[in-house]
Amino acid sequence: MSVQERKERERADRERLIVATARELAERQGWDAVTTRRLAERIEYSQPVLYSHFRGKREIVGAVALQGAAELAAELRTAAGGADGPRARAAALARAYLDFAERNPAVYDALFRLDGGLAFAEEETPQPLKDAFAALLESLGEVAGDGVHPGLFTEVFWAALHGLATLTRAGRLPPGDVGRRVDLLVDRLAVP
Amino acid sequence: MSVQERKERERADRERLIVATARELAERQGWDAVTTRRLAERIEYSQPVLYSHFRGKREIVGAVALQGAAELAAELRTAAGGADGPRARAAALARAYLDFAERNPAVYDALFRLDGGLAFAEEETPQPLKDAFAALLESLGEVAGDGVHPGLFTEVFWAALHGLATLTRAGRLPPGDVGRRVDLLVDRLAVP
DNA sequence: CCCCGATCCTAGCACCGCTAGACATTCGAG
DNA sequence: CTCGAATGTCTAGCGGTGCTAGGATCGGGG
Repeated sequence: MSVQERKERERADRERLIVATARELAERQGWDAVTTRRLAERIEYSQPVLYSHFRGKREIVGAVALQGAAELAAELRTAAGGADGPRARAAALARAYLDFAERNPAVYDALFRLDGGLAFAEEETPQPLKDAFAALLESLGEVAGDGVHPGLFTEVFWAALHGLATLTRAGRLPPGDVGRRVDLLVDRLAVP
Repeated sequence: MSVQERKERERADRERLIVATARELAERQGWDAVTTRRLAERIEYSQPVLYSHFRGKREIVGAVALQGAAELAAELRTAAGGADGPRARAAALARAYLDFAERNPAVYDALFRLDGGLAFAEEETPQPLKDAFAALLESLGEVAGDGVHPGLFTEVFWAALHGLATLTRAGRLPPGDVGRRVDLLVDRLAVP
């Protein structure tokens, strides 16, 4: 059954190509530029091929989001691992998070702004998403403070980071001063 | 010149009708359902009439956003005015903000998630937007703490509220617990 | 070797934001 | 009162979107 295996392998390759192409196009020109026609042209197949891999455009967004979640989790853990002490870890985590959002705006949008058809904060939430949240929780739980539920604290801290990331990039907050904002945030939210 | 006055009045009325209809439609069925065709049909005019009032759809979103900004500012001031003490004011403000976002999701999106073609955090920022931020600043400046720039503090606090509002509504945070999250946020961020 | 099923593409649907140009209506000058 | 101009509105259409039905083509198994 080597023939069938080869076909499956080629199919998997093509699926990866679709996701990578969508991601690159989104990162270069924004998600609005990611149309099924353009995407099909880039991978050198016709449109219907996309629909043999994904139900529709939203699922492609979701695939990019999952890929991004894994990377985000890894970067967060790396940043946290290189810092000494709970507060320093929280600060490093915050900076790494905002850095990721700035360097990968399209992936960040796929994760947290667009609808990729993924379940969040539920039983069926895909593993990479759970893991990214877990990466936050690992470091932030240490600075939640006594009597404060670590999960709740992480949610609030995360929301603050998300707000900073989105408002800054949407031009709602003046650029610059990012460092001072995150310093203030960590200084106040994290328990000494 | 009474005739001309009447025409101008009717024109202004129609413009208000467009904005109100767009807002209602967006609030009922989401901004995706607000198409120029549907909007034109609802106001019982043809599509090109919309373009004699607004440059395009984005400007209609912007008009809804400005309307919403004025309402948000008013609600924030009302909430803050009914609380005693700086911390209580900050807490009331936070609750009012999240309440507004929950009760007017489409307006909130027009303000802070969609592109309405409005300038933010700049010289040319429309007055209602500046005023809404000022309403935040009035109450939050009191709890910024010594040596902390009130504007910077307000930006961070606002970002946290925005994060909570958007992540909750997008299903990224489990519903419920909103009260506990905002309690934690105010408790930590606001200086005693 | 030939047939048949899997695979892929062409062509098209209904909808989108937006606009050119025809049409009607109203206004103001003579 | 008449008639041309200006104003206002609509019909029709352009190029784009996500998505899909149905026919052509290709390659492996009998």
